[in-house]
Amino acid sequence: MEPAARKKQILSAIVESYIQTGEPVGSKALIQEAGLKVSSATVRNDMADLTERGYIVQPHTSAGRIPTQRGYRYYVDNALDVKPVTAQGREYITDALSQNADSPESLLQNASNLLTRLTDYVAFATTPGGEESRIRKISFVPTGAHAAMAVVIVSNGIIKTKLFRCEFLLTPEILQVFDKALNDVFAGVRLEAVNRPFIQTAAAGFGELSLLMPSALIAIKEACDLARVVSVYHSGLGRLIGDAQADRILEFLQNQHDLAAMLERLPLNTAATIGKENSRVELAYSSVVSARYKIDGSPSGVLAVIGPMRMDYARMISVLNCTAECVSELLNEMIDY
Amino acid sequence: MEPAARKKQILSAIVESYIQTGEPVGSKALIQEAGLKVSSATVRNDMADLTERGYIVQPHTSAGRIPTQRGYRYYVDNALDVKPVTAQGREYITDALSQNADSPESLLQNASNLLTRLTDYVAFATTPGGEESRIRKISFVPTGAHAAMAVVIVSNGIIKTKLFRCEFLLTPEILQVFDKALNDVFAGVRLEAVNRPFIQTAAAGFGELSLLMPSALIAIKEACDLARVVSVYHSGLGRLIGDAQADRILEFLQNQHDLAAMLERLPLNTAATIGKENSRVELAYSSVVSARYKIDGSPSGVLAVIGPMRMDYARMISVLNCTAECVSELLNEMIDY
DNA sequence: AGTTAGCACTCCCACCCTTAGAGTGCTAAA
DNA sequence: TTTAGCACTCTAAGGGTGGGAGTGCTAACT
Repeated sequence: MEPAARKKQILSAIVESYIQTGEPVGSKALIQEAGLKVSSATVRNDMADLTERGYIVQPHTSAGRIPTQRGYRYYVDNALDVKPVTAQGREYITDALSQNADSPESLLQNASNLLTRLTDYVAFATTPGGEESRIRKISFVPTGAHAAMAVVIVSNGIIKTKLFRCEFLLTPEILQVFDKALNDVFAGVRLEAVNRPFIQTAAAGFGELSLLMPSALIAIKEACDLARVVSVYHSGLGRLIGDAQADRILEFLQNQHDLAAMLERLPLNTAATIGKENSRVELAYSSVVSARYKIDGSPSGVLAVIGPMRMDYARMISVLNCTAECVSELLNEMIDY
Repeated sequence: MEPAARKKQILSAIVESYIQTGEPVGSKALIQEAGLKVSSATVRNDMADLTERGYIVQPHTSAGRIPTQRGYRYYVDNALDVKPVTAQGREYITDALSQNADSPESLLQNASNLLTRLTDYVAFATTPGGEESRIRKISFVPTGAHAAMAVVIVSNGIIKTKLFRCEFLLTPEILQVFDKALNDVFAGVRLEAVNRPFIQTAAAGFGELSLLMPSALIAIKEACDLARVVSVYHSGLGRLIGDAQADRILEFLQNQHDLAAMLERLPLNTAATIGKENSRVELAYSSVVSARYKIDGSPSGVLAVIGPMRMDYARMISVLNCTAECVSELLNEMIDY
């Protein structure tokens, strides 16, 4: 065998063995596991070379080698044997996702829980981002004499509600007038377009009617803002314990805003983001495996799993891939009509 | 000084010192801190007695004493100096709670976040329980040709929505019929009463109309169920790290159902539940300080903080008390009309 | 050039032992 | 009932030791 090919084989074997056992891998053990036909000295020479080139390191002089971030990266890019999820597996996933899933939110919560169950790591699911989403319809529900709820229905299936109050008596008739007038203005508008100037221009167009509805307009704007914000559903936080950085990671994960920002920056395809490749220092020694579900064929919200760098990437990728596909199907069914 | 009184003083001093430093307290150190006018030998005798009676223990032979669960209990019941929150403090709390608080849910989320900030422990807030709550009103919002959203407005200020689908075309006219018919039946009914038999009886009363609305009725029932379930808002999970039982506690806290059950069982007044007094084994070495906010004057949802047994009970109790009062005020303002 | 056996070397880890210090319980006297 | 005195116990920290794993290097071999 070519020396170069053997080195690749050795690197893969080190990564795989370390992923499985968590123990540094020595030259002798390696020969057995990889079924190599060379002596341990040869393997040692190769390992020295791989160390020099930054793919593996020794925790200390007389220990075996463990992969570096670069080593994992090489392995994921070149040596990964991703087996697609079986038909039964896929059916199981679809079933689990469908349980009580009557809104995009609950579907995504299911996805997060399911991923934790399947992977034993912390899992996330974000709601579809708002970039391309438009307001489909606005409704009002009276909740009291001076209070009502604005309901904004978005094209991506998300529905957001927001309460508001007024000084004057909110009769059903007034709400009906609101309904008519506001749907004329807002229906079909992109969520992003609903900002302060837009609201003001809209109000100006209503003439004297506009005096009655500032709080309603603000409620609508806020509901649109909420619909654009990606909510994050996570589960399995308990699995983090034991990680050296657990407290910093947990603190980070509690911050919806930072977390959502990080998740949004993940690649559009199914991929592993390893160690310092992550945008957050908190994750410098963790890996994120992520996939996106699609709405109308284009990548939308994120499903992700956070675990140690030492994780079973092949399995993670196939599970996330399949889950994202199933979520896409169910979500599009939910929206289509 | 009476020996008995001195023993009480010694116990309190041990608890306070241990709460502050986390170090076992020895006889000599105790004399200084408590300003006692007796020798260390006397203190040792008293400590031996307190140990025998189960108020304090030695981690090992040659260490000082630390309080037992019983010791903390005595301290909390008899020696606690609870200073009410200052006027500025109260104002700060009210301000923090009011930020973007336009629904009971967001108010309670604020409360949870605030408590974490103020106490540095994991904090919880539950929505008002449904025992005494009644349906105030039901509305329908069309969301698609075959889908709509049922909105159930409850007397405690909670609003729950639930989507549903039908085979036939859901015109606004049909929804209006639903609205009228269903409000006649459901308005004023207690949430608990909305169970399967009730739904069936109701359906029977609608005659041929009932054929159109099974999915709507189920949606209403589910929304009522949701409104009864106490949602739990928590924050500050990161603070748990370092606790020996952290993983088990975290796992438990992720389970909304078990957590809600535990919180509901907490006392109706402001109180500390110490160690094994808790209904969950996971909390055998933690303490829960809890208070309830009031709706219409009667204790309703729970605010709580979980920390180590070694916590500053006096401060926790005053903070929780004040926060619960402020939540009560704001919540009742929110509902009243 | 690439491979191999042999070997000295390094370093970790688990173990034991020692020591200093803190705090105790007991005893006998005040 | 309180106190001084003292022997005793136990922990935590430090240091020394030996075994073991795994290495890198060298020199010989293909």
